Amino acid sequence: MRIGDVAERAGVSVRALRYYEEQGLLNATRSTSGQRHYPDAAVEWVQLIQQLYAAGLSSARIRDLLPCIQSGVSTPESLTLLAGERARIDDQIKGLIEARDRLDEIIAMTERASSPSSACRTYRVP
Amino acid sequence: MRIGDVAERAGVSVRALRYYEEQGLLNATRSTSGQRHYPDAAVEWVQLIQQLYAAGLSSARIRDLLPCIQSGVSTPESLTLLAGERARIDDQIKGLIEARDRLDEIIAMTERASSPSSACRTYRVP
DNA sequence: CTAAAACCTGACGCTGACGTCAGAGGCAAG
DNA sequence: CTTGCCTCTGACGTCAGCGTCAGGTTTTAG
Repeated sequence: MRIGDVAERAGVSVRALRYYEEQGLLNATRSTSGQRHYPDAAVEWVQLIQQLYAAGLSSARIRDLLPCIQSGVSTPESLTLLAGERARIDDQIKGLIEARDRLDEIIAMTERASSPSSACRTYRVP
Repeated sequence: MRIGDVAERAGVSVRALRYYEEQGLLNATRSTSGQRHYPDAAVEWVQLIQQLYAAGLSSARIRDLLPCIQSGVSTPESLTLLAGERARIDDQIKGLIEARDRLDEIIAMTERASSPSSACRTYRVP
């Protein structure tokens, strides 16, 4: 597969794929003229990268976890990294749930537009 | 309270507070010499701002929601905004849960370091 | 054969929530 | 009064994940 196909199937830009390669997250074989060629599995792999990005992992962190994910074998360090990220994501989820509840409160409050129950009602910003 | 106190109690930097003011999210009374003074409620308010930032809202979006939150009354537009952000946060939570499950798979896989079950095991990156 | 479409390598631009530095003024304690 | 900490404004710096443009080669469709 060529880069445009991978980009389309994975739902990312061509630029993004080149960036991933630059960051050492994605490799490609090159044709004699220098064009990148990818195996089918690259699409899934790119989607995993996207998912990890969306979960707040940096390129460097993903790169650190690469040997572990590829080999299927974890060193103590990689397990620490994995556990750390897992915990971070967990905290992030908790924070988001709190924020969502907060928005729900606000929605409920403004829909009723009466009973002064929630906080931050007394502080005015111009 | 002076700006340093608010910063410490809310767990943010002084710079951040000035930035919030710049963005129209936080106001302060000024002493004759120009120093900012905040009511106690500012601490809670700043923490709410932080929470909304962490949930992915931009300064502009928070500013848009300000009148609604302060007045406790929602216009149709603000309700649309609120519902939109709520939905976005919900999606984000779902994505994070998927990512967390993905990490759990990887952890489980590498801990066993045997049974080749998961995807992305065949794609190598240098 | 040729024109369009896709690909290549740089390299600069962008965005948002601050960090950081400079230079100057303000304020309670000893 | 002065020492040391706090605050002020203004302005540039940062960082990551790309977007975008330039200028050139390659592949593909007709």
